[in-house]
Order: sequence, then C-alpha cells, then structure tokens
Amino acid sequence: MNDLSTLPTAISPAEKFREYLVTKGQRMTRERDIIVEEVFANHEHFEPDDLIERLGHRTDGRRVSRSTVYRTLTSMEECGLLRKVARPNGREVYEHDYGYPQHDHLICDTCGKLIEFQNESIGREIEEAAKQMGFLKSGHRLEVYGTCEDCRRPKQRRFRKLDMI
Amino acid sequence: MNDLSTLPTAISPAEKFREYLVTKGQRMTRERDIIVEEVFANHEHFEPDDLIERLGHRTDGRRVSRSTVYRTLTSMEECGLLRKVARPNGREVYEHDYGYPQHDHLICDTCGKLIEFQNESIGREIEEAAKQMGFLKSGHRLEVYGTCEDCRRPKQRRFRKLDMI
DNA sequence: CTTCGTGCAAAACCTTTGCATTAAA
DNA sequence: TTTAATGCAAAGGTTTTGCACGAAG
Repeated sequence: MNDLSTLPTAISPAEKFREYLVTKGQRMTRERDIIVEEVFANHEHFEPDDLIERLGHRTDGRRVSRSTVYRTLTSMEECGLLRKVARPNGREVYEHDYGYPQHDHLICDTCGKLIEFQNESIGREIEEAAKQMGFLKSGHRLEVYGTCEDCRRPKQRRFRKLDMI
Repeated sequence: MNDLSTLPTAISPAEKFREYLVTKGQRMTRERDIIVEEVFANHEHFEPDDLIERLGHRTDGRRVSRSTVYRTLTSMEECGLLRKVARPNGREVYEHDYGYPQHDHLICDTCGKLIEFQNESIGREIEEAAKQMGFLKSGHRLEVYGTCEDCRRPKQRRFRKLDMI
C-alpha cells in the first residue's frame, strides 16, 4: 500500500500523519502526537482499549480521552499508519502498517497465538487471481487458522480444563 | 474444514447439526430447526440481524427470539455449517460453510460489493507456507481489497442526472 | 423426570456523537 | 481570529446473560 518505508528518506510516523492531516485541512494536535508516539512505542498488536489503558498509566499528564483515541485511530488507519489485521479472539486488532514489512498471520485455534509470516508468492498469486476477475487489487488480508507448532506437540504440558467431575 | 459436501452420502444441514449437538449432549429443538431452515433457504451473506428480520416476517408462527438466533448462529459456526467471511462495510457477515465450495472474496473499496472467487493454487500455497512455519492449517480467510470491474470503468459510464446543455 | 433451551428484559460492551470549551494555524 | 479538536457524558447499536418457565430425550 505504501512503500515509503523502503525509501532512503523515510519520514517518521508523526510526520507522515501531519502530512496526511494537512491534505485534509486538519491539525496535528498535542493529543494526536501523544497517541502516535504511544502507538509506535512498540510493535505489538493492540485494540483501542489496550492503548487507552497504556495512555492512562502515564504520569506525565500527557493523557488523552477515550473519544480522542477512537477518533485518532480511525484517522491513522486512513492515513496508512495502521491497519486492522486479524481476530485472535473474535475481535480485531490493529498493527503498524508503516515502516513494517508486508506479512500475513497464522492464528492458532488452540492457544490463540498470532504468528506473523512473510511470503511474497502468495501476494503475487492473489494479485493474479484478482486480475483474472477484472479486479484491481490494492491490498489483502489473509488469516490462516490451524494449530501452531507448540500446540501440536503431544506433551501434557498444556493446561487441561477439567470437564468431568 | 469439512469435506462432507463432496461425499456421495452428503447429509442435510439439519442432520449435520443434530449430529453435532448430540456429541455435545445438546438437543435439536424446534427453534434450531427453524433457524437452520431459514439460513439454508438462500445462499446470500447475512448478519444476525438480517436473519432475525427474515424470521420476524414469517406468518406461520415459527418465530424465534433474538437471543436464540444469536445462540444458534454461534453453535452453527462451531458445527461447521457457517463461517464468518468478510467485512464489506466493516461488519462481518456469515455464509454457508457446508455444501458450498471453498472460495475467497474480493471486496470493492468503491462500491462495497463482495465478489466470490475460487482459486485452488492459493489454498495450496497458503498451506505450504503454513507448514514451513510448523503450523498445521485447518482453514483460512482471505479478503482481497481493491476496485471491481464496474468501478474501474471510465467515469462517463456512470449515470448522470443532468446532461449539460 | 431431568436437563437443556427459550423468551424476556436487563445488562454488558464497545463505539460514536452532541455540545460547550480549548487550542491550532 | 477562525475553525477544528477535545473531553465529557449521554446515546447507540449489537451481543450476552440471569432467570423462570416450557420442552426434548
């Protein structure tokens, strides 16, 4: 979707956001800056509530309201900084879509783990299939379900629920 | 996920559901039967509310409460009769996962249309990629975003209310 | 008969919105 | 100075749940 991350002159997420806002006649505010900073502070998948919680713990007074977090996440998604990627437990999570390589996800049915993997040929194959339908692909979202390596091991290591009394 | 549809002795959705329920110590009720019947009455994608609406229109008194519809859809998904497939407008929709060939979806960013397409090699490719990660694939969900054939046609094709004089 | 399932209404959830106030540019 | 953005609380929309009653096995 964007290839800026591979350019020699990659700009920061905050700058990219500011540029996007300008084109929409919108403003880079203190709150938006706080959110971008917090979002890009680590690479983990998150839901709006996770972020709100993280922001709530800040002692430096750089707090942001729940509404603003929601509003800003939506903007960041439109801007191409974030994307929604998968639903480990039926709920969608965000991840960085800027400065991070294209990849897809494996979701373990047993433990719920979300595993990233890269495979270029799948992307090409998908694009080709779309083209045959007269469809111009801009992006895709692929979730693979099944059992991860850990959960496939026959070990009794895994916590077992007692359903028989 | 299931290959029963390709077996010579395919059973009906209702029967498959009954068998599933038995294994869980649950019962095939009149309400569940009504829901399965209505769900498999046509092949369109639907949300819980669509189904509730359809059931509400019935004049034969075979009505089912909203709670029961939700509870039953969840069971039917676990049973393999249904699956959630895509989000044309940000919301997920159900489709038949039984007696219907494996396929993926193209979603038009412009008009929101949901287009099904089949491509076996993508499935194989995905399975192979998963295997390389030590992951045993049971299923997948692929959504391709972009622009559909209709929306790609030059603008003049669209209906114009006012012809300039 | 013994559970399980249902309908109902209330609750729980998550997200969006209206509005007065504050602050970018 | 203009107008977008924020915070708050209230509203929205969807899904889940507790409970008493009814029904499947």
